[in-house]
Amino acid sequence: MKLKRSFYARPCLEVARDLIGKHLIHRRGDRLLGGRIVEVEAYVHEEDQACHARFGPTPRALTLYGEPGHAYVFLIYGMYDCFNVVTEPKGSPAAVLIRALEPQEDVAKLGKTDGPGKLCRTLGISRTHNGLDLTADLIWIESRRDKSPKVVTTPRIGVDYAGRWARKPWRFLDPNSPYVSRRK
DNA sequence: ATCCAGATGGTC
DNA sequence: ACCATCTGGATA
Repeated sequence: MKLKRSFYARPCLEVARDLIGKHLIHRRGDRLLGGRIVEVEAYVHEEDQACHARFGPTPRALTLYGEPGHAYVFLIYGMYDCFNVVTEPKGSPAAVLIRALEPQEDVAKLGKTDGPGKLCRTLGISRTHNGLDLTADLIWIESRRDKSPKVVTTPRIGVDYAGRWARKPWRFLDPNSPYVSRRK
């Protein structure tokens, strides 16, 4: 069942935890590419010194200030895209980065999905999808009748520059999944 | 197994 | 001058 706008409109940390075990789907032509979400990170408000909204509503960060349930996709290190879902009501900049998927069906044949850059590459998600409404029919997240996964938290990856914000336990993952990205 | 340099370009 | 990454090569 496709997640509705009300799911995304809640506090970012709640949405992040609840996204573990959901399924991200991208309709590519006549195929559905996707997988089970096993790792995410929350980026929460302007005061979070790791969040792209820390400089206010700059051109890049504008999507974060928009309606919940839309995609925020940005370029990192000049060669990879990262896919996020915008959370919380309009005007409250917060988003959840999707970091790893357990690939579904034959998606694994297309590439790896154990990292934010890799999963975008494999699913065919790019900056052209920035601002896309995730309650529509191109890219969406759905819940299935799975047993609810165990969820643990750790600090976020690659944000050591953010001082005390780097130590917030805002990375959520399913510790039983072999598809979480490595690193500590 | 860990360490690390290099690729590559948008953003502030 | 960074940077929410990844790969491949060197080392052990």
